[in-house]
Amino acid sequence: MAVSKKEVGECPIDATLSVIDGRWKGTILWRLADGPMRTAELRRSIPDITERMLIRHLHDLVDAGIIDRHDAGTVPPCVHYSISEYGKTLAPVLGALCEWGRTHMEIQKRKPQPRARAAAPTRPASPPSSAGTTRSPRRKSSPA
Amino acid sequence: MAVSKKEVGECPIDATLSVIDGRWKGTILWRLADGPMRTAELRRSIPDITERMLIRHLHDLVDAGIIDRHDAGTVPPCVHYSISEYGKTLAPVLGALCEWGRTHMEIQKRKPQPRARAAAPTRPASPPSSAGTTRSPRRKSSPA
DNA sequence: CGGTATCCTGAAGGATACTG
DNA sequence: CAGTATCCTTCAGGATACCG
Repeated sequence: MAVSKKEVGECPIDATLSVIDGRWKGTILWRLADGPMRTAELRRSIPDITERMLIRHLHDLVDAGIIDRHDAGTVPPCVHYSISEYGKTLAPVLGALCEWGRTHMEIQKRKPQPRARAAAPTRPASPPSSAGTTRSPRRKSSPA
Repeated sequence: MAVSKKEVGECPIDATLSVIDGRWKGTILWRLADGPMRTAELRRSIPDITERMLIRHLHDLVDAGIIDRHDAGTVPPCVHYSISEYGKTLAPVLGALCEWGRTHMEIQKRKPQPRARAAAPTRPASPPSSAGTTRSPRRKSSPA
């Protein structure tokens, strides 16, 4: 984590970043923004994530109060995660983050040229409603 | 960096995060929001940062086009850094980040570490909306 | 299915010395 | 003063195996 919580002192920006910072937190929040999802569903929608990382970040967010964990408590475990009421206060933040990302994604990925602006066609970057519509949920097993 | 640029695929949130993520980027942007500052000035305003980290993140931001570097080119080096025009498009993002941070700072800080804190001096968190207007932070630098 | 417990690696971050 | 070059430490993240 780039901005550890314990070191966050004065800067409010870092304070917020420390909460949503993490390799997958942004993505998780992004997917969850569409509505509650269960663990496997989430995992399948994020091909490159591992069980450990999913649970880890999920737990972090739950711990921060950003998302809620709904456990059915049945024999075949069925857990749903959703943005909590508190987490919804992050909406403006995530919205701004998402908006800027949509607009400047290509620019940032191509070449940091402070010359391009207003060149991004309005593209729906909303999290897909159906998590199952993603491609093969086969985790890539890269050999050493 | 939690979210490396190379790995950012679809999530716009991560795309934005990859740009402002870094131990000190948030703080640097926050300070710079008040207006241009020179290197030493910046470093003095951020006690815990090292030369290397300052320059490193500064360069990252310059490279991303977020901030501009103004080199006087004099014998005793005099370099100023400031939010670039392009970087100003981040204002809504930084504003939201800052706003949420100011509001939920204490809450977030007591989650992981239930440490009693009586004194919480509210920092003059200047909104990055006006980069170059406000210029009166409690800095202790003495511009020679 | 959902979640843990280990072990390992890499890269971000930090300390220091040096240069123009 | 601004910036660079090394070296070192830390720890977030990833791979696997296993449990309830």
